Amino acid sequence: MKRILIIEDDKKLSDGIRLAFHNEYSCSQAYSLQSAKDSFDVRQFDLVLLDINFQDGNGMDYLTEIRRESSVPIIMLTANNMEMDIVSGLELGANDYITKPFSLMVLRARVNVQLREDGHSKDIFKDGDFYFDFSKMEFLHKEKILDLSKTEQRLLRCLTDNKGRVVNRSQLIDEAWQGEFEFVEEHALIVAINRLRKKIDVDNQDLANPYALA
Amino acid sequence: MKRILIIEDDKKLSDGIRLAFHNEYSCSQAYSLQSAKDSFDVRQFDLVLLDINFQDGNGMDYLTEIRRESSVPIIMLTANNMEMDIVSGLELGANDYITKPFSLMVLRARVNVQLREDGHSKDIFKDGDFYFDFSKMEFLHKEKILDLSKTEQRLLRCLTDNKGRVVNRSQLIDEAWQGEFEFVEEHALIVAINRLRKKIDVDNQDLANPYALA
DNA sequence: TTTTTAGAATACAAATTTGTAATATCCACG
DNA sequence: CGTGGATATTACAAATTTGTATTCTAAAAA
Repeated sequence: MKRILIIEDDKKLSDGIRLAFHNEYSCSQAYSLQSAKDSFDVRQFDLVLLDINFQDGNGMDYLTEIRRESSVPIIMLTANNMEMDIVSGLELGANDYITKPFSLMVLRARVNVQLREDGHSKDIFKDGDFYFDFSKMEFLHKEKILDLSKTEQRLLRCLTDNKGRVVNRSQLIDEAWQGEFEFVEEHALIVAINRLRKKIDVDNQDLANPYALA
Repeated sequence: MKRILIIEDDKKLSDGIRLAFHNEYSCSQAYSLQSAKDSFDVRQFDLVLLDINFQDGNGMDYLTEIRRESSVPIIMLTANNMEMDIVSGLELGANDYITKPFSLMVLRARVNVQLREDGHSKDIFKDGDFYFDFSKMEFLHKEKILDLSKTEQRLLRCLTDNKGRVVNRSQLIDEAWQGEFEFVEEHALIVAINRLRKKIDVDNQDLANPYALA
Protein backbone atom coordinates (compact mmCIF):
# COMPACT_ATOMS: atom_id res chain seq x y z
CA MET A 1 0.00 0.00 0.00
CA LYS A 2 1.37 3.39 -0.95
CA ARG A 3 2.35 5.72 1.84
CA ILE A 4 1.19 9.29 2.24
CA LEU A 5 2.48 11.88 4.67
CA ILE A 6 -0.08 14.48 5.72
CA ILE A 7 1.48 17.65 7.08
CA GLU A 8 -1.44 19.73 8.25
CA ASP A 9 -2.08 21.58 11.49
CA ASP A 10 -5.84 21.30 11.32
CA LYS A 11 -6.25 17.98 13.07
CA LYS A 12 -9.84 17.60 12.08
CA LEU A 13 -8.96 17.98 8.45
CA SER A 14 -5.92 15.77 8.73
CA ASP A 15 -7.90 13.04 10.39
CA GLY A 16 -10.63 13.40 7.82
CA ILE A 17 -8.15 12.84 5.04
CA ARG A 18 -6.59 9.86 6.72
CA LEU A 19 -10.01 8.37 7.24
CA ALA A 20 -11.04 8.99 3.66
CA PHE A 21 -7.87 7.35 2.37
CA HIS A 22 -7.97 4.57 4.86
CA ASN A 23 -8.62 1.79 2.41
CA GLU A 24 -6.33 2.89 -0.35
CA TYR A 25 -3.31 4.43 1.29
CA SER A 26 -1.35 4.21 4.46
CA CYS A 27 -1.25 7.70 5.98
CA SER A 28 1.11 9.23 8.49
CA GLN A 29 0.31 12.58 10.06
CA ALA A 30 2.33 15.54 11.27
CA TYR A 31 0.61 18.49 12.85
CA SER A 32 3.48 20.92 12.63
CA LEU A 33 6.47 21.47 10.42
CA GLN A 34 8.88 20.69 13.16
CA SER A 35 7.26 17.40 13.99
CA ALA A 36 7.25 16.53 10.30
CA LYS A 37 10.97 17.16 10.13
CA ASP A 38 11.67 15.38 13.38
CA SER A 39 9.54 12.33 12.93
CA PHE A 40 9.56 11.54 9.24
CA ASP A 41 11.80 11.13 6.28
CA VAL A 42 9.82 12.21 3.24
CA ARG A 43 11.79 9.76 1.18
CA GLN A 44 9.90 6.99 2.86
CA PHE A 45 6.66 8.24 1.37
CA ASP A 46 5.09 8.04 -2.04
CA LEU A 47 3.33 11.37 -1.71
CA VAL A 48 3.22 14.35 0.63
CA LEU A 49 0.23 16.56 1.37
CA LEU A 50 1.55 19.85 2.64
CA ASP A 51 -0.23 22.80 4.17
CA ILE A 52 1.33 26.28 4.08
CA ASN A 53 0.35 28.08 7.22
CA PHE A 54 1.88 26.71 10.37
CA GLN A 55 2.59 28.18 13.74
CA ASP A 56 6.17 27.17 13.45
CA GLY A 57 7.01 28.14 9.90
CA ASN A 58 6.01 28.27 6.29
CA GLY A 59 5.10 25.20 4.29
CA MET A 60 6.48 26.76 1.16
CA ASP A 61 9.93 26.85 2.70
CA TYR A 62 9.62 23.24 3.64
CA LEU A 63 8.56 22.48 0.09
CA THR A 64 11.80 23.96 -1.14
CA GLU A 65 13.70 22.05 1.46
CA ILE A 66 12.13 18.77 0.42
CA ARG A 67 12.82 19.45 -3.22
CA ARG A 68 16.49 19.83 -2.55
CA GLU A 69 16.67 16.18 -1.68
CA SER A 70 13.68 14.43 -3.13
CA SER A 71 11.27 14.46 -6.00
CA VAL A 72 8.46 12.81 -4.10
CA PRO A 73 5.11 14.06 -5.40
CA ILE A 74 3.88 16.95 -3.27
CA ILE A 75 0.39 18.39 -3.22
CA MET A 76 0.02 21.75 -1.55
CA LEU A 77 -3.10 21.91 0.54
CA THR A 78 -3.93 25.39 1.61
CA ALA A 79 -6.39 28.17 2.17
CA ASN A 80 -4.24 30.58 0.19
CA ASN A 81 -5.84 30.78 -3.16
CA MET A 82 -3.84 33.82 -4.16
CA GLU A 83 -2.66 33.42 -7.71
CA MET A 84 0.90 34.13 -6.79
CA ASP A 85 0.97 31.52 -4.09
CA ILE A 86 -0.27 28.90 -6.47
CA VAL A 87 2.17 29.88 -9.16
CA SER A 88 5.15 29.96 -6.86
CA GLY A 89 4.13 26.75 -5.13
CA LEU A 90 4.05 24.96 -8.43
CA GLU A 91 7.25 26.58 -9.58
CA LEU A 92 9.06 25.60 -6.43
CA GLY A 93 8.33 22.02 -7.29
CA ALA A 94 4.87 21.19 -6.01
CA ASN A 95 3.01 18.82 -8.28
CA ASP A 96 -0.44 20.10 -7.52
CA TYR A 97 -2.05 22.80 -5.45
CA ILE A 98 -5.47 22.45 -3.90
CA THR A 99 -7.22 25.29 -2.13
CA LYS A 100 -9.37 24.84 0.94
CA PRO A 101 -12.12 24.11 1.29
CA PHE A 102 -11.96 21.13 -1.00
CA SER A 103 -13.88 17.92 -1.36
CA LEU A 104 -12.24 14.74 -0.22
CA MET A 105 -13.33 13.08 -3.44
CA VAL A 106 -11.46 15.62 -5.47
CA LEU A 107 -8.44 15.37 -3.24
CA ARG A 108 -8.48 11.63 -3.64
CA ALA A 109 -8.75 11.96 -7.39
CA ARG A 110 -5.78 14.31 -7.52
CA VAL A 111 -3.76 12.07 -5.28
CA ASN A 112 -4.57 9.17 -7.53
CA VAL A 113 -3.36 11.14 -10.51
CA GLN A 114 0.03 11.59 -8.88
CA LEU A 115 0.27 7.95 -7.93
CA ARG A 116 -1.38 6.43 -10.92
CA GLU A 117 -0.10 3.17 -12.26
CA ASP A 118 -3.00 2.68 -14.54
CA GLY A 119 -1.17 3.14 -17.78
CA HIS A 120 -2.46 6.67 -18.20
CA SER A 121 0.88 8.01 -17.16
CA LYS A 122 3.63 8.49 -19.65
CA ASP A 123 6.01 5.91 -18.34
CA ILE A 124 3.75 3.09 -17.47
CA PHE A 125 2.19 0.87 -20.06
CA LYS A 126 -0.45 -1.60 -19.12
CA ASP A 127 -2.29 -3.88 -21.47
CA GLY A 128 -3.55 -7.36 -20.89
CA ASP A 129 -0.86 -9.38 -19.20
CA PHE A 130 1.77 -6.78 -19.87
CA TYR A 131 3.03 -4.22 -17.44
CA PHE A 132 5.94 -2.03 -18.43
CA ASP A 133 7.39 0.66 -16.23
CA PHE A 134 9.95 2.41 -18.36
CA SER A 135 11.15 4.74 -15.71
CA LYS A 136 11.91 1.85 -13.38
CA MET A 137 13.09 -0.36 -16.26
CA GLU A 138 10.62 -3.00 -15.17
CA PHE A 139 9.00 -5.17 -17.78
CA LEU A 140 6.50 -7.79 -16.77
CA HIS A 141 4.41 -10.36 -18.56
CA LYS A 142 2.08 -12.21 -16.24
CA GLU A 143 4.20 -11.25 -13.24
CA LYS A 144 7.22 -12.70 -14.99
CA ILE A 145 10.17 -10.37 -15.50
CA LEU A 146 11.25 -9.80 -19.07
CA ASP A 147 14.94 -9.08 -19.30
CA LEU A 148 15.21 -6.63 -22.17
CA SER A 149 18.33 -5.19 -23.66
CA LYS A 150 18.77 -1.48 -24.17
CA THR A 151 17.69 -1.45 -27.81
CA GLU A 152 14.81 -3.72 -27.02
CA GLN A 153 13.66 -1.30 -24.37
CA ARG A 154 13.85 1.58 -26.79
CA LEU A 155 11.98 -0.27 -29.48
CA LEU A 156 9.34 -1.34 -27.02
CA ARG A 157 8.97 2.22 -25.86
CA CYS A 158 8.45 3.38 -29.39
CA LEU A 159 5.84 0.69 -29.93
CA THR A 160 3.93 1.30 -26.72
CA ASP A 161 4.00 5.04 -27.30
CA ASN A 162 2.22 4.28 -30.54
CA LYS A 163 -0.10 1.58 -29.35
CA GLY A 164 -2.64 0.59 -31.95
CA ARG A 165 -0.76 2.31 -34.70
CA VAL A 166 1.54 1.08 -37.34
CA VAL A 167 4.98 2.46 -36.67
CA ASN A 168 7.22 2.84 -39.65
CA ARG A 169 10.82 1.85 -39.72
CA SER A 170 12.41 5.22 -39.60
CA GLN A 171 10.49 5.99 -36.43
CA LEU A 172 11.76 2.84 -34.78
CA ILE A 173 15.25 3.49 -36.00
CA ASP A 174 15.20 7.03 -34.70
CA GLU A 175 14.01 5.87 -31.34
CA ALA A 176 16.40 2.99 -30.95
CA TRP A 177 19.56 4.37 -32.50
CA GLN A 178 19.02 8.07 -32.01
CA GLY A 179 21.02 9.44 -34.87
CA GLU A 180 23.76 6.86 -34.74
CA PHE A 181 22.23 4.73 -37.39
CA GLU A 182 24.40 5.88 -40.26
CA PHE A 183 26.85 3.22 -39.25
CA VAL A 184 24.31 0.44 -39.21
CA GLU A 185 22.32 -1.17 -41.94
CA GLU A 186 18.56 -1.17 -41.85
CA HIS A 187 18.34 -4.91 -41.60
CA ALA A 188 19.60 -4.70 -38.05
CA LEU A 189 16.23 -3.29 -37.13
CA ILE A 190 14.43 -6.34 -38.44
CA VAL A 191 16.61 -8.61 -36.39
CA ALA A 192 16.24 -6.46 -33.30
CA ILE A 193 12.48 -6.48 -33.64
CA ASN A 194 12.59 -10.18 -34.16
CA ARG A 195 14.51 -10.71 -30.97
CA LEU A 196 12.16 -8.46 -29.06
CA ARG A 197 9.20 -10.43 -30.32
CA LYS A 198 10.77 -13.66 -29.25
CA LYS A 199 11.34 -12.34 -25.76
CA ILE A 200 7.84 -11.10 -25.27
CA ASP A 201 6.73 -14.19 -27.08
CA VAL A 202 3.27 -13.26 -28.06
CA ASP A 203 0.79 -13.29 -30.78
CA ASN A 204 -0.52 -10.04 -29.49
CA GLN A 205 -1.27 -8.34 -32.75
CA ASP A 206 -0.23 -4.91 -31.52
CA LEU A 207 3.22 -6.02 -30.65
CA ALA A 208 3.76 -8.89 -33.02
CA ASN A 209 3.08 -6.90 -36.11
CA PRO A 210 4.34 -3.57 -35.10
CA TYR A 211 5.56 -1.83 -38.15
CA ALA A 212 4.92 -1.53 -41.85
CA LEU A 213 6.81 -0.45 -44.87
CA ALA A 214 8.46 2.89 -44.32
CA MET B 1 9.81 24.49 -28.49
CA LYS B 2 7.17 22.23 -26.99
CA ARG B 3 3.87 22.00 -28.75
CA ILE B 4 0.47 22.54 -27.20
CA LEU B 5 -2.90 21.82 -28.72
CA ILE B 6 -5.70 24.07 -27.48
CA ILE B 7 -9.15 22.58 -28.02
CA GLU B 8 -11.53 25.29 -26.91
CA ASP B 9 -14.58 26.78 -28.55
CA ASP B 10 -14.27 30.16 -26.91
CA LYS B 11 -12.04 31.84 -29.47
CA LYS B 12 -11.27 34.78 -27.24
CA LEU B 13 -10.04 32.50 -24.52
CA SER B 14 -8.17 30.26 -26.91
CA ASP B 15 -6.41 33.21 -28.47
CA GLY B 16 -5.64 34.61 -25.07
CA ILE B 17 -3.94 31.39 -24.08
CA ARG B 18 -1.96 31.20 -27.27
CA LEU B 19 -0.84 34.75 -26.81
CA ALA B 20 0.13 34.18 -23.19
CA PHE B 21 2.16 31.12 -24.15
CA HIS B 22 3.61 32.71 -27.23
CA ASN B 23 7.18 32.85 -26.03
CA GLU B 24 7.36 29.50 -24.34
CA TYR B 25 5.27 27.15 -26.37
CA SER B 26 4.09 26.64 -29.88
CA CYS B 27 0.29 26.48 -29.82
CA SER B 28 -2.17 25.04 -32.29
CA GLN B 29 -5.86 25.74 -31.92
CA ALA B 30 -9.04 23.82 -32.62
CA TYR B 31 -12.39 25.46 -32.01
CA SER B 32 -14.49 22.32 -32.13
CA LEU B 33 -14.02 18.67 -31.38
CA GLN B 34 -14.49 17.69 -34.98
CA SER B 35 -11.89 20.10 -36.24
CA ALA B 36 -9.51 18.85 -33.57
CA LYS B 37 -10.01 15.31 -34.79
CA ASP B 38 -9.78 16.27 -38.44
CA SER B 39 -6.85 18.59 -38.33
CA PHE B 40 -4.57 17.29 -35.64
CA ASP B 41 -2.91 14.19 -34.35
CA VAL B 42 -2.59 14.59 -30.61
CA ARG B 43 0.50 12.47 -30.73
CA GLN B 44 2.29 15.35 -32.35
CA PHE B 45 1.80 17.46 -29.26
CA ASP B 46 3.45 17.58 -25.89
CA LEU B 47 0.30 18.67 -24.11
CA VAL B 48 -3.40 19.12 -24.79
CA LEU B 49 -5.71 21.70 -23.26
CA LEU B 50 -9.22 20.38 -23.58
CA ASP B 51 -12.55 22.04 -22.91
CA ILE B 52 -15.62 19.94 -22.16
CA ASN B 53 -18.62 21.72 -23.58
CA PHE B 54 -18.73 21.79 -27.34
CA GLN B 55 -21.52 22.20 -29.83
CA ASP B 56 -20.48 19.04 -31.52
CA GLY B 57 -19.83 16.74 -28.65
CA ASN B 58 -18.40 16.19 -25.20
CA GLY B 59 -14.75 16.85 -24.37
CA MET B 60 -14.84 14.09 -21.82
CA ASP B 61 -15.56 11.55 -24.51
CA TYR B 62 -12.70 12.87 -26.55
CA LEU B 63 -10.47 12.59 -23.49
CA THR B 64 -11.29 8.91 -23.33
CA GLU B 65 -10.68 8.58 -27.01
CA ILE B 66 -7.27 10.19 -26.75
CA ARG B 67 -6.32 8.01 -23.81
CA ARG B 68 -6.95 4.90 -25.83
CA GLU B 69 -4.04 5.77 -28.01
CA SER B 70 -1.83 8.21 -26.23
CA SER B 71 -0.61 9.27 -22.83
CA VAL B 72 0.04 12.86 -23.79
CA PRO B 73 -0.54 15.14 -20.80
CA ILE B 74 -4.07 16.52 -20.88
CA ILE B 75 -5.38 19.43 -18.86
CA MET B 76 -9.14 19.78 -18.78
CA LEU B 77 -10.18 23.38 -19.07
CA THR B 78 -13.78 23.91 -18.22
CA ALA B 79 -16.53 25.83 -16.54
CA ASN B 80 -17.86 22.68 -14.92
CA ASN B 81 -16.61 22.76 -11.42
CA MET B 82 -18.91 20.04 -10.30
CA GLU B 83 -17.03 17.67 -8.08
CA MET B 84 -18.08 14.68 -10.07
CA ASP B 85 -16.86 16.14 -13.33
CA ILE B 86 -13.47 16.83 -11.85
CA VAL B 87 -13.21 13.40 -10.35
CA SER B 88 -14.25 11.59 -13.47
CA GLY B 89 -12.10 13.78 -15.69
CA LEU B 90 -9.07 12.90 -13.64
CA GLU B 91 -10.05 9.26 -13.46
CA LEU B 92 -10.51 9.03 -17.18
CA GLY B 93 -6.90 10.01 -17.56
CA ALA B 94 -6.70 13.78 -17.45
CA ASN B 95 -3.58 15.03 -15.71
CA ASP B 96 -5.08 18.21 -14.35
CA TYR B 97 -8.41 19.96 -14.28
CA ILE B 98 -8.77 23.73 -14.21
CA THR B 99 -12.10 25.45 -13.80
CA LYS B 100 -12.99 28.65 -15.56
CA PRO B 101 -12.51 31.41 -14.96
CA PHE B 102 -8.81 30.93 -14.32
CA SER B 103 -5.77 33.12 -14.41
CA LEU B 104 -3.40 32.67 -17.30
CA MET B 105 -0.51 32.73 -14.88
CA VAL B 106 -1.92 29.78 -13.02
CA LEU B 107 -2.66 27.98 -16.24
CA ARG B 108 0.89 28.53 -17.34
CA ALA B 109 2.22 27.27 -14.03
CA ARG B 110 0.13 24.13 -14.29
CA VAL B 111 1.19 23.56 -17.86
CA ASN B 112 4.78 23.97 -16.80
CA VAL B 113 4.29 21.35 -14.11
CA GLN B 114 3.18 18.85 -16.74
CA LEU B 115 6.07 19.67 -19.02
CA ARG B 116 8.73 20.28 -16.46
CA GLU B 117 12.26 19.25 -17.21
CA ASP B 118 13.64 21.09 -14.28
CA GLY B 119 14.65 18.10 -12.27
CA HIS B 120 11.65 18.40 -10.00
CA SER B 121 9.99 15.57 -11.80
CA LYS B 122 10.61 12.03 -10.77
CA ASP B 123 12.39 10.87 -13.87
CA ILE B 124 14.58 13.78 -14.71
CA PHE B 125 17.70 14.59 -12.78
CA LYS B 126 19.52 17.79 -13.36
CA ASP B 127 22.59 18.96 -11.55
CA GLY B 128 25.46 20.98 -12.84
CA ASP B 129 26.57 19.58 -16.15
CA PHE B 130 24.52 16.47 -15.72
CA TYR B 131 21.16 15.79 -17.24
CA PHE B 132 19.62 12.38 -16.86
CA ASP B 133 16.24 11.42 -18.23
CA PHE B 134 15.56 7.98 -16.91
CA SER B 135 12.31 7.49 -18.69
CA LYS B 136 13.92 8.24 -22.04
CA MET B 137 17.15 6.47 -21.07
CA GLU B 138 19.07 9.60 -21.91
CA PHE B 139 22.15 10.45 -19.92
CA LEU B 140 24.09 13.59 -20.69
CA HIS B 141 27.17 15.24 -19.34
CA LYS B 142 27.86 18.61 -20.94
CA GLU B 143 25.69 17.68 -23.93
CA LYS B 144 27.73 14.54 -24.37
CA ILE B 145 25.86 11.26 -24.32
CA LEU B 146 26.88 8.77 -21.67
CA ASP B 147 26.33 5.22 -22.77
CA LEU B 148 25.36 3.40 -19.61
CA SER B 149 24.70 -0.28 -19.19
CA LYS B 150 21.58 -1.56 -17.50
CA THR B 151 23.12 -1.99 -14.07
CA GLU B 152 24.83 1.33 -14.34
CA GLN B 153 21.50 2.95 -15.06
CA ARG B 154 19.95 1.31 -12.06
CA LEU B 155 22.75 2.30 -9.78
CA LEU B 156 22.67 5.84 -11.06
CA ARG B 157 18.96 5.95 -10.46
CA CYS B 158 19.43 4.85 -6.91
CA LEU B 159 22.09 7.50 -6.40
CA THR B 160 20.16 10.36 -7.94
CA ASP B 161 17.05 9.37 -6.04
CA ASN B 162 19.11 9.87 -2.94
CA LYS B 163 21.03 12.92 -3.94
CA GLY B 164 23.00 14.41 -1.10
CA ARG B 165 22.67 11.30 0.96
CA VAL B 166 24.93 8.43 1.65
CA VAL B 167 23.39 5.33 0.16
CA ASN B 168 24.31 2.08 1.77
CA ARG B 169 25.24 -1.01 -0.10
CA SER B 170 22.17 -3.02 0.42
CA GLN B 171 20.10 -0.21 -1.04
CA LEU B 172 22.23 -0.14 -4.15
CA ILE B 173 22.17 -3.88 -4.39
CA ASP B 174 18.42 -3.99 -4.06
CA GLU B 175 18.02 -1.39 -6.76
CA ALA B 176 20.45 -2.86 -9.21
CA TRP B 177 19.88 -6.56 -8.77
CA GLN B 178 16.34 -6.58 -7.48
CA GLY B 179 16.32 -9.75 -5.49
CA GLU B 180 18.59 -11.70 -7.78
CA PHE B 181 21.65 -10.93 -5.78
CA GLU B 182 21.85 -14.21 -3.92
CA PHE B 183 23.82 -15.53 -6.83
CA VAL B 184 26.31 -12.72 -6.87
CA GLU B 185 28.94 -11.68 -4.42
CA GLU B 186 28.90 -8.28 -2.87
CA HIS B 187 32.16 -7.28 -4.44
CA ALA B 188 30.42 -7.08 -7.79
CA LEU B 189 28.76 -3.94 -6.55
CA ILE B 190 32.09 -2.28 -5.89
CA VAL B 191 33.24 -3.04 -9.37
CA ALA B 192 29.99 -1.89 -10.91
CA ILE B 193 30.14 1.38 -9.02
CA ASN B 194 33.70 1.76 -10.10
CA ARG B 195 32.81 1.37 -13.72
CA LEU B 196 29.97 3.81 -13.38
CA ARG B 197 32.28 6.36 -11.85
CA LYS B 198 34.74 5.95 -14.63
CA LYS B 199 32.06 6.55 -17.21
CA ILE B 200 30.70 9.67 -15.64
CA ASP B 201 34.29 10.52 -14.89
CA VAL B 202 33.88 13.07 -12.18
CA ASP B 203 35.06 14.17 -8.87
CA ASN B 204 31.56 15.29 -8.13
CA GLN B 205 31.41 14.37 -4.49
CA ASP B 206 27.77 13.35 -4.64
CA LEU B 207 28.40 10.75 -7.24
CA ALA B 208 31.99 9.82 -6.58
CA ASN B 209 31.47 8.91 -2.97
CA PRO B 210 28.06 7.49 -3.07
CA TYR B 211 27.84 4.83 -0.47
CA ALA B 212 29.03 3.86 2.94
CA LEU B 213 29.34 0.76 4.96
CA ALA B 214 26.17 -1.24 4.98
C1' DT C 1 2.28 -22.28 -61.54
C1' DT C 2 6.44 -19.76 -61.26
C1' DT C 3 8.69 -15.63 -59.93
C1' DT C 4 9.49 -11.96 -57.06
C1' DT C 5 9.71 -9.56 -52.93
C1' DA C 6 9.21 -8.47 -48.14
C1' DG C 7 9.73 -10.21 -43.92
C1' DA C 8 11.11 -14.04 -40.42
C1' DA C 9 14.34 -17.13 -38.55
C1' DT C 10 18.86 -18.85 -37.73
C1' DA C 11 23.74 -18.65 -37.36
C1' DC C 12 27.93 -16.58 -36.26
C1' DA C 13 31.45 -13.28 -35.15
C1' DA C 14 32.44 -8.83 -33.01
C1' DA C 15 31.56 -5.87 -29.30
C1' DT C 16 29.87 -5.01 -24.85
C1' DT C 17 28.66 -6.15 -20.29
C1' DT C 18 29.27 -8.61 -16.15
C1' DG C 19 31.10 -11.42 -12.30
C1' DT C 20 35.24 -12.90 -10.01
C1' DA C 21 39.83 -12.79 -8.72
C1' DA C 22 44.09 -10.67 -8.03
C1' DT C 23 46.50 -6.51 -6.95
C1' DA C 24 47.00 -1.87 -5.49
C1' DT C 25 45.82 2.16 -2.69
C1' DC C 26 44.16 4.63 1.10
C1' DC C 27 43.41 5.68 5.87
C1' DA C 28 42.66 5.00 10.77
C1' DC C 29 44.76 3.08 14.63
C1' DG C 30 48.25 1.29 17.35
C1' DC D 1 56.08 4.33 11.02
C1' DG D 2 53.68 -0.02 10.03
C1' DT D 3 49.70 -2.89 10.12
C1' DG D 4 44.92 -4.10 9.19
C1' DG D 5 40.71 -3.20 7.13
C1' DA D 6 38.26 -1.21 3.75
C1' DT D 7 37.85 0.53 -0.80
C1' DA D 8 39.88 1.13 -5.69
C1' DT D 9 41.80 -0.57 -9.77
C1' DT D 10 43.03 -3.78 -13.17
C1' DA D 11 42.69 -7.97 -15.56
C1' DC D 12 40.34 -11.76 -17.44
C1' DA D 13 36.88 -15.10 -18.64
C1' DA D 14 31.96 -16.00 -19.13
C1' DA D 15 27.68 -14.33 -20.60
C1' DT D 16 24.99 -11.24 -23.14
C1' DT D 17 24.07 -8.14 -26.77
C1' DT D 18 24.47 -6.63 -31.37
C1' DG D 19 25.43 -6.30 -36.39
C1' DT D 20 25.71 -8.85 -40.62
C1' DA D 21 25.10 -12.72 -43.61
C1' DT D 22 22.43 -16.49 -44.95
C1' DT D 23 18.50 -19.21 -45.34
C1' DC D 24 13.61 -19.86 -45.06
C1' DT D 25 8.66 -18.61 -45.55
C1' DA D 26 4.64 -16.47 -47.20
C1' DA D 27 2.12 -13.87 -50.04
C1' DA D 28 1.57 -10.97 -54.09
C1' DA D 29 2.54 -10.43 -59.06
C1' DA D 30 3.20 -12.27 -63.42
